[in-house]
Amino acid sequence: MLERIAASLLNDSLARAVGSGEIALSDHPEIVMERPKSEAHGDFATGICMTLARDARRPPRKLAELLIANIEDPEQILERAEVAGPGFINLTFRREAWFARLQEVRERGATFGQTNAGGNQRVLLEFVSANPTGPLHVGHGRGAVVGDVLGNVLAAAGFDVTREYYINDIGKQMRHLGASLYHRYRELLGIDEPYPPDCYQGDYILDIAKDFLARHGETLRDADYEGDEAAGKVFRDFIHRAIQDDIHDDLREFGIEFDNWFAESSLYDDELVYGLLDELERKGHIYTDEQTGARKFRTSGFGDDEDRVIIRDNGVPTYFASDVAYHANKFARGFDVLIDIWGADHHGYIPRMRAGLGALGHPQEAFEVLLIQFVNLVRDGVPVSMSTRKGTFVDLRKVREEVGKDAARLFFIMRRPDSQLDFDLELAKRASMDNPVYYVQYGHARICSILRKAEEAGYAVEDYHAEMCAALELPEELELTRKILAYPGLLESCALNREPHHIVFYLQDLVKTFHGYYTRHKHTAKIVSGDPSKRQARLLLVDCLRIVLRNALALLGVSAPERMYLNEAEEESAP
RNA sequence: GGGCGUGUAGCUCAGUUGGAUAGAGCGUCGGCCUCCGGAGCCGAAGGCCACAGGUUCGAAUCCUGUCACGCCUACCA
Repeated sequence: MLERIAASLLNDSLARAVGSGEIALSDHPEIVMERPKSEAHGDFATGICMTLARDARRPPRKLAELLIANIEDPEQILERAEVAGPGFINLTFRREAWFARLQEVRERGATFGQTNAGGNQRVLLEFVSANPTGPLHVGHGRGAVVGDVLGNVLAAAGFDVTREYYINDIGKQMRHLGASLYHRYRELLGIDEPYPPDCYQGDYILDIAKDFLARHGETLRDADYEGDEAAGKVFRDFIHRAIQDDIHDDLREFGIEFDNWFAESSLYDDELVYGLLDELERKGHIYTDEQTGARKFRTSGFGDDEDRVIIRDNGVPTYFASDVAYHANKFARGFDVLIDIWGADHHGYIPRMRAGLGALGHPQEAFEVLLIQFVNLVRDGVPVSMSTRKGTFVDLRKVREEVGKDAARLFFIMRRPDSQLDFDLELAKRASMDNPVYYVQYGHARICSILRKAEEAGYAVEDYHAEMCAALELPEELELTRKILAYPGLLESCALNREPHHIVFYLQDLVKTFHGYYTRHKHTAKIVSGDPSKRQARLLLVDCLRIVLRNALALLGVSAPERMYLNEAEEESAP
């Protein structure tokens, strides 16, 4: 907010200087302010004068002086406006301008941080979408958390978000899955025959087979899985349902819910795939590959490296056909932006998907893909094998149960999605500085503890009033206030850039500033001070801090405990 | 071979879209508890931003090339 005021002060000034002929420009740029790294450079700064120097035929510092001279600030909201270095303009607001905004934080409470930067654009966020052939592994977990948090961040920034999970429930893998259950079932019935190598190997198949046996007894003992379509369907439906339910529960326990579970099979039920193929035929985008007899989609005309097979030589549409039909359907449902979260190993599919959508006349830039790099599980610095002998991955559920939901979520979201993540299980469990979960949560608990203490003494948090500004005389108090008020802008940038990981860094920095403030002054400047105006001002400040911490943690899906104790003895002695 | 990604402190990683003296945590070393929660705080050391060119007022950031590592390169699902 103050950032916008700073920008408009200078934009107005520039317009005035151009209007009066003091500055001549061929192009009239919009001045955007940035937050300087160093406090010595004021609250907001711009290097616009260096950029304008050539066009205006004036030295940057001279331009800066002219701009500053033309600033109109009748309310005297500015403390300082100065030229620095090669021609930067540094603006510093009066302390009142900052502290008075704490009232806004207090009033907005849980909605503080929300903006309408997204303009209610409708976003379809598709994530996880793991094949329903087994339990989720840690790689899925990372994608799940990134997607979930990004969804929260987008929603907070004014996007209209729908979360969707795409289920690949047709094709050869479903046949293999049913066959896997069939063979494990027969094993349980004592039939001695080899387990086919192309069936799924994991132990979970056996567990499902036991449930199947309990449900159906021996009635399907001699069913012909390959030959009897109806019997085969019983096996396929059963195992598919079991695995899908498990994934659903796993995600829900991880705090992740979807608005929609979209089945690939529904694309066929609703004739969407054949509708797509007809449309592509009509538009002349499909031709027959003379060498193989397959039908190809001319994606190379829309940025893809080569054309892609869309109907196999046996007449069955490829997976790519489903995918294009599915994404075209997303647009048909009225979404403005499609964001997919994929494993990085699928990056090669981006050009063909984008080409496919482009061929249908959809804006290609409206389709975005976030790539999630692999997770390396580590235990005390030693790599944990991601795949066991049988080729299965480490289950997400096991990791979640070992380190806890909060730590797991924070670890998955704390790195840039497209860089590999080392996930140290021992580190995630440890209650130490390595583990930002504890650090941040502890900050929140500490603040709540202070507020409780104040409340017990009969002191409530009060609205902002002018005397508070004079009372907040410590440099950390202004620093904390500035950081609190930076939160909406941070969210906006996280949303627009699709980079939710910044929230974790923000939280760590904010909490660190608070811990420093608290520890340095605990003997000399208590928050619950004997001086009424200082006490009121500081209580308002830490209450705003509490609000921001709680709001940000909520976006991450990490709990914000009001009390944390080292051990049970301490807990019992606590009030 | 081609494509995508990564390369920043001993380790794990940020770096606000091209800004001022490149940051954080861990680890190492040295300090701080007459407690509103020490699960905390303060300080120090630690850098040729992989390498070489280029673009410009200005580059970790953009362009080109080289090197190293990872992934992809199906009528599979």
